[in-house]
Amino acid sequence: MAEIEFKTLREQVADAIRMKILNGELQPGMRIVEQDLSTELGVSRAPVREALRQIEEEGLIEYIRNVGCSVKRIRDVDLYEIYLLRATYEILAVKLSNGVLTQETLRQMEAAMEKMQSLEEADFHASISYDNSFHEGIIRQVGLPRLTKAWSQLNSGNIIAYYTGSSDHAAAAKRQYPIHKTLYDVCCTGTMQEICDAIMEHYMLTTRRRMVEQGIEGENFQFGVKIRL
Amino acid sequence: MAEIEFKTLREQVADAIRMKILNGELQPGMRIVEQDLSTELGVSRAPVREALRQIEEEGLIEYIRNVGCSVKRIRDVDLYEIYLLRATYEILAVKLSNGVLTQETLRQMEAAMEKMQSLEEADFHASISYDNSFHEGIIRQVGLPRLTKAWSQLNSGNIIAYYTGSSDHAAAAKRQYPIHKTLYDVCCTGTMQEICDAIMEHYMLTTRRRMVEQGIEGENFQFGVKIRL
DNA sequence: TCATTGTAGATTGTATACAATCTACATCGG
DNA sequence: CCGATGTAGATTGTATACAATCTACAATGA
Repeated sequence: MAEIEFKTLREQVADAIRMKILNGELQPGMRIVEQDLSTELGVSRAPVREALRQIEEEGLIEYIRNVGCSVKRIRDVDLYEIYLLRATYEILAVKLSNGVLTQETLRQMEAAMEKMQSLEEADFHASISYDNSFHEGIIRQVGLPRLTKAWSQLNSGNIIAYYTGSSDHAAAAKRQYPIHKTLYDVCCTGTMQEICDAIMEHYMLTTRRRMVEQGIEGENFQFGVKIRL
Repeated sequence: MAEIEFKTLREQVADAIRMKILNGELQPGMRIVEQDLSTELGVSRAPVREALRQIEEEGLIEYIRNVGCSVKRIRDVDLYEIYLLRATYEILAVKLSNGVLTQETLRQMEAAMEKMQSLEEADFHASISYDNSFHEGIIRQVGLPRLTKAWSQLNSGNIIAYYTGSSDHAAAAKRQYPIHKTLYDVCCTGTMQEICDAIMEHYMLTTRRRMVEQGIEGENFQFGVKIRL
């Protein structure tokens, strides 16, 4: 019998707020008033406050005492940092695995890629979800809870970055499959170092493309081999 | 005029709880009851709850819904993970700095070392504080907020690990200076790769010693060169 | 005119009260 | 004797009410 997953109001409210940010209903820089949220969602302020504090920890919103909170703006430097850290975590995971991905991990990657292929439209939620699933395998494989948590905490920021950064979501969705196929192939056949380099390359290419889209040259950032871990 | 730092009750309560855990007043595995804390500290349950949730995020305590929360136990594998991640963050920082530590960073290290030298007794708080100060410089130097935050979040766990793991605090305090002096010298004169290796060595030696103290061989963990980043 | 100060409204911070849920133990039935 | 079930107490989850603080703007005076 499948476990029924009860969620506290706090968790449900947190999900709702994340969804609002994702939908663009709450845009970067926008103020969030606890009372407004609680009346809208039909709950009291207590669970709303707790949910907001949790989301603050995730880095999506920002509190100023006695003033209120607002949705954080994600800038180019944030995108760079998020992807740099994600790459670092995944490279660490590869090293800890001696460069060997388990069959289960590879299958998870394949499943994610398959879904990416059928991703014709700019289905934003799905695109992010498949991307996460693809990368999560290697982290989960290592089984270190703090590593997993640290990696997961970047998800929220990744979502906002994805949403606010790119203008052409359809094109981004189209790119998902080939980009990940390249990385997957290296994971199957490459040496440990090759896999690690491919991971960093994967993230830094995306970062660089996003910056070019926004007309930023990004000369101030260090890409690729220089920060080969 | 120096800014007066006001703290909300939530922050003050959080500090108090951390201190209780550090003092050993709240020992690993022990139950924490919100009402007890609030009466003892003379505040209502609201700020206590928020403080506990924050500390839960830091990984010091654990909540079970409708049951309560308890102080997390730190095991050998936790210690390994904490130090592995700290090393990873610091190595990333070194790479991002092209292996060059600023004068300010080096001075911060020197200041911390000087204090370590005068650390005759097993002054536990001070020992941790100086250690943090020594290592923080290189992280702060890079100026990436998420990296800084991720590194900081390991502090709490580090403290508990330090406290509960070692039996002979005086000996541990005595070791602080020579261990860090070795690392400092490499930071001054070594190449980027040498510094990175020294950092990993620094943490892994401590991890291994702790495990030997506890009679654990730690064959299941990977040390040093194997996970050279 | 411009800086300062005071006041009103809004919003968060905190306290209190009640509801839902879990744990432990006693009771009951086989 | 052992397992199932129900009940009481304790604890967290949630709602509501009040206090403290901040922002914005108007009023005041030089």
